Amino acid sequence: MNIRELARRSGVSTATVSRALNDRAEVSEATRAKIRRLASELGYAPNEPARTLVRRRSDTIGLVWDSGQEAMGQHNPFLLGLLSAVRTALSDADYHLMLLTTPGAEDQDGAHLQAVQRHNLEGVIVLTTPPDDRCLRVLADSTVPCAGIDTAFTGPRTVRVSSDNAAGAEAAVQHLYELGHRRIATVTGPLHLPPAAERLAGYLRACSRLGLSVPPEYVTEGDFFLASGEAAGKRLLAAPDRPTAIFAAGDQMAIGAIHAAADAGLTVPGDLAVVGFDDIDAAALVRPALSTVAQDQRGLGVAAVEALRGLIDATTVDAAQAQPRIIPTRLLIRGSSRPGV
Amino acid sequence: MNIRELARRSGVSTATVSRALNDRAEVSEATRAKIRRLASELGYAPNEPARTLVRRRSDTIGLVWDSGQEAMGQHNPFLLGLLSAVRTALSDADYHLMLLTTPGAEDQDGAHLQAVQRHNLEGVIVLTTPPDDRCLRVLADSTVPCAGIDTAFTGPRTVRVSSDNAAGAEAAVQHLYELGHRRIATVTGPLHLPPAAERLAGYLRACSRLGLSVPPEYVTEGDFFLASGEAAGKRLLAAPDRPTAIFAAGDQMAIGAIHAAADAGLTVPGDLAVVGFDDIDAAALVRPALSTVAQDQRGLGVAAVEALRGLIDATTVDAAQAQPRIIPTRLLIRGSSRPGV
DNA sequence: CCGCCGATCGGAAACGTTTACGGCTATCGA
DNA sequence: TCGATAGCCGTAAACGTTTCCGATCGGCGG
Repeated sequence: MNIRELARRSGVSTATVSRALNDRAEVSEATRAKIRRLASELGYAPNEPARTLVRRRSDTIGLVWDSGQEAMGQHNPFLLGLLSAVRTALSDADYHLMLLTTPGAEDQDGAHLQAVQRHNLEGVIVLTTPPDDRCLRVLADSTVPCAGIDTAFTGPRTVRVSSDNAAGAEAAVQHLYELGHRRIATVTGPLHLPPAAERLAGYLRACSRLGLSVPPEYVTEGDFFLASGEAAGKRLLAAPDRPTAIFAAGDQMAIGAIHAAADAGLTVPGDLAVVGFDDIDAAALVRPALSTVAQDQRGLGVAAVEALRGLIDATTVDAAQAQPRIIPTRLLIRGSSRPGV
Repeated sequence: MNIRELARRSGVSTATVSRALNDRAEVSEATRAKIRRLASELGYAPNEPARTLVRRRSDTIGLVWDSGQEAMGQHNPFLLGLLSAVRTALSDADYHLMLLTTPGAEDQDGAHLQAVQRHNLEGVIVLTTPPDDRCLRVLADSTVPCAGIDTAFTGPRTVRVSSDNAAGAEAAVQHLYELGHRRIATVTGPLHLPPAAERLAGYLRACSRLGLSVPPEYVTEGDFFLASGEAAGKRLLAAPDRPTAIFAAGDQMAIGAIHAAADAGLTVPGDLAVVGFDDIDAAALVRPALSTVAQDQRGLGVAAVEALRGLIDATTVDAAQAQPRIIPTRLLIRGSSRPGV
């Protein structure tokens, strides 16, 4: 069942059918209705490849996410949430979604760019991918519109969407301060990653604003994984002026710190309050439940799609679109910081 | 840069270029090499929509996953792992991947089938979607090849890929038996879901094989979430002949049972051993770390792709392909069952 | 020397859609 | 009454590939 067959049965030409189905004005309401009815009766579905071919646009955008961490068996915890958010936001905007696969080492670096050309993709959304991905560099350097969530790469038509990491960290410290804590330490992520650096900056800003002293040993660089948080916690809790609270830049590290406290015979949140970042699934499952700074996955997804549409529609590179979109976070207070919860 | 331009620069016809790039035999090695070189020099990438149009096949398969649980803020824990596995398995088989979006309620039920026709998709992989999805029923009833992972739906060209839930459960009980436990209870998932029913069957089979008695109160139906496991644990541990071990059909419920033990003043695994199912991220983060039956995500993905290819290539519906592919599981022994780990 | 054959290539017709262009009818103002 | 105009529609040319038919050209056996 193609458009010619449908045209024949409707008693009109293919041009009219096309116009009717695409809501063009030059068709009378009567014939439009008849064509519509016949189309759904016959189960006609327009052939997208053919449309793409002649229209030179596919209404499709590509999606890339990190595969580096997967190789280590470690998934970024909220990737799935982002994925869902992006998916629904894109389908709300009437876009189709194609998954791009990061090639193996033997393949060439231009794989993503090639895929964009081959499929006439109109843009790409990149999820939490390390900025040193060479395959991604090629893409970002091209004129393909790109929106990166929780990742930092720059290029001629690129926009970054990210949580307000600094404000989130600041809110966490503020929360601990209001609970009476004055000795607040932090465990950061790898500081070459922008989110980790921003969370540290927020922590430092809050401390300075609140007049808290930050001895150098209160800042430990971790790697976002459990063990680094546990090690940092162990060291911090063994020190003479041990902190009464720890802000960890990732939930896994926060849970590690709680383990360290338990090993040291300390209770949480009584002897040590802990706040994490990200609100991974496990945060609600551990005991005590982990207070944490939750990212607005849906908001991130919607903003990314919106920003990408801006890039696509913009004929000239507007300076206003080049600057990053910052999405607010939300502090979830649970048992690891507030007693009796 | 299209094939005509490339042909002009190579001094051959478009037909020859097409043959060269598609590894057809009727081209001399010399011209093939020249065309190849020129193509990569000029950055030529064939236009997939045009190829799809004329070849009547897109080398693309669709991917559907459940959106029901997401609405509740609950993600299926290993969906992401499956996604990655399917993605790499498909790209290894030189397929492209398109994400299908489950439509909102106002949309029609044929959305998935329509998407398949529109994009010329050659098959669909369905991930952990409830079998009562109407949109999916339409798809399964059509002649579109479908492979469902961890879900059960039947249709004319459908194959199911699933973990060996029964054997996994059996191994868990066996493990507990070997540790000396004789009173082993279980918390199941919703029994109308095949995986939950199969895990219960495996539990029952192991108990009967090992000569363990299963009083009716030892079997509790949960909902895979934390609270149901905690409630079941609380009830079981308050009973006079309380079990010394619990096999939970899901990790969240297993963690809930551990919480119940802690509330009852019991130690894990000393007073109560617990084994879960799925190996979600949190299983390695809680304390004690959760023993669990891990699913082979990569294996599931590879098997699904393989089965789907079989369905696609098969001209006639082969009976051998209709029966489900069962992927073995792996028992991970951690601190919640074995002391001193 | 002739016909045949294999290897290699080109011409041109599809594939299903959109859209520029033009044609027809009816209405309307002058 | 006539030209202009608006509304509606059809014809046909693209879009970039693949592939069916031939065509050409050596080589080779008879």
